Amino acid sequence: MDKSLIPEEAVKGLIIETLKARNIDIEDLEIEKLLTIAPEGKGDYAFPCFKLASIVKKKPVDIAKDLEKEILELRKKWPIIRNIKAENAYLNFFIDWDKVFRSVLLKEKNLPLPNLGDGKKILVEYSSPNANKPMHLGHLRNNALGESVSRLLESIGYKVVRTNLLNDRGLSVFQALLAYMLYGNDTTPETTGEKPDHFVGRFYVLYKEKEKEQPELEEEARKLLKRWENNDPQVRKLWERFVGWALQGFMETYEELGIRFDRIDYESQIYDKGKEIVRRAVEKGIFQKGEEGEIIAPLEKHALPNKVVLRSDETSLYITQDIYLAIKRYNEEKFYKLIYVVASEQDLHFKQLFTILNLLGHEWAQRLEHLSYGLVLLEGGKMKSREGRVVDADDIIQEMIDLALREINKRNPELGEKEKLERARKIGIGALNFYLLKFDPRKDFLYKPEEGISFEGETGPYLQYTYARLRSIIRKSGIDPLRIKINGSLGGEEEKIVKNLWLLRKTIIDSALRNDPSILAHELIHLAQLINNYYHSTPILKSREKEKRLLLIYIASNILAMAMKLLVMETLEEM
RNA sequence: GGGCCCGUAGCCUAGCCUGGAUAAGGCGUCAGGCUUCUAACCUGAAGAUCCGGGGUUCGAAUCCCCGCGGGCCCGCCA
Repeated sequence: MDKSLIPEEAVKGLIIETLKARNIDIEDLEIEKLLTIAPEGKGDYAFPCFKLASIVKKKPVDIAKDLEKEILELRKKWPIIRNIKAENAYLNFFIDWDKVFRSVLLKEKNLPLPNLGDGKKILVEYSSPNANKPMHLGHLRNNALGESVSRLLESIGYKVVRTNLLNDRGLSVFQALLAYMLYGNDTTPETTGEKPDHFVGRFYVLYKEKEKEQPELEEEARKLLKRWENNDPQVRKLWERFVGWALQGFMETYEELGIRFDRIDYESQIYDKGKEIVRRAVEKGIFQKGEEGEIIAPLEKHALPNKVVLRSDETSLYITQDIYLAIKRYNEEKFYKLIYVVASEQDLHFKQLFTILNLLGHEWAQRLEHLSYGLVLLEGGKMKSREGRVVDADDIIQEMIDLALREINKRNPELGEKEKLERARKIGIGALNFYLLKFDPRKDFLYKPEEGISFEGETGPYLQYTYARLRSIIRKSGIDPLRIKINGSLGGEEEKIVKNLWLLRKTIIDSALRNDPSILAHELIHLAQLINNYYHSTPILKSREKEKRLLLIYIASNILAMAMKLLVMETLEEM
């Protein structure tokens, strides 16, 4: 795309040229950093002159005033810059948004995003449930984050491999399996009609209950695990079926949420594999043997606590497996980046893992990232599945859909059942995912079940409603927006919308590069507020400027839909 | 004992990375708006010791230090 048509590029170019004419030496990158959004009413972009003060040795206010004349002269080369005004220590730039609308948005019928990724491959590991029980609320936050970050990265040109690490081999899996063997009576999810992961989870809960009266069951479960490790065909066969149910159940939930994985790594296939790597590292002197024969990665030089990477009985630890898996993934995928979406309680673990991989000499270890997110808390503290203090993921999803259905029945009781359900699903899940994404990922959040998740205010349905209203107006016009030929220019409010549509571009880039969908979530609310205000105060169908306005809201609706998709939300034509 | 994260109106949050022009939204409260493109909406009002104290700076919600409060973690759990 022609760079002179991109507002930020034009402003930057103009500043550079002006400064060059004055022999002021400042790096291009520095200018880009300094450039900010001007406050309401003062312009569009603002360039603060404080930094220049130390170079030119004048007061910032005077510099701004000084540069104003010159910059106005040079402006002609950048026709999308309408005006420049010096105010206080700022140079405020006014953009011709009408021109941006015509020459950029109108061509694409959407917001053009830059191809920053250039097809580079990024693995995003997320969700990663345990196969002994259904997912809970924490997984829903994880799923939403992982999927949204994946979509954001794709939107700016990266190739994303959505990766799930299934823990299908921990002791708890065998505890559930043991309960099934003892009390299952050959039932299956099909015979009981349960969702398969819930069927599995029920036996895990049953095990925990029985264990209280029969502590010897724990030893039984360990024996079962041992038999599995020794490839006992009977156990293996049963286990495969059992874990398959769990996975099948997860897949149903993923489908409901609109997510799918490109790659699944199974712990059962790798849990034992890291030992050779550890042994070689000991030979090279990277790792050391401890007093009991355990292997330690010395990390104190890197300001981290040392980490045991192999037990004294030579069995693997979680970190052993993670070291192996990272290397395996790199060898297979040659990824540019690997992003682990894992809760903040594992911050230290990942710091240690990344440092260890660095010590092992893998240059790509520097491009490993941990998207650490805060815990989902319930009143009274952390969720603990062992204590039954969890909110089941499928329950929440269903609850959201039911709430949406109730609203639909209030508003549109005449709709067919199928249509109602379809809308309820989109709205319920949209509300849920938006809620999970709108907070800074780092922050813990307290979930209050009795308050539920709202459909009003800063919510997913608010965005969906805005979209539906726009689509409804377009539908009622009977005009195909693609056939409209624009004449006349946009008004002030309309230019403001174009401006904010355009600013979404940088927001999406920031969200993607910072692994933080909440940035986009907030900006999208702001945009929807402007749009709602616009169609409330401005008649469209009854206006002489109908066609121009239709075109604007058509493009706005496309951009809204695109952005909502990045937040794992679907759109509705009617609400 | 040590490390990491968080602390902004009654409540939930944005802004902090990269210091700069009146601290921005939502919920709730109060006052308005459906014979006019869908009221899951819109307009207006009230509501803030930016946890406390120092420091750096022309300038601090933002950077640094010391406290206080909350969460998470710390060599053979995952």
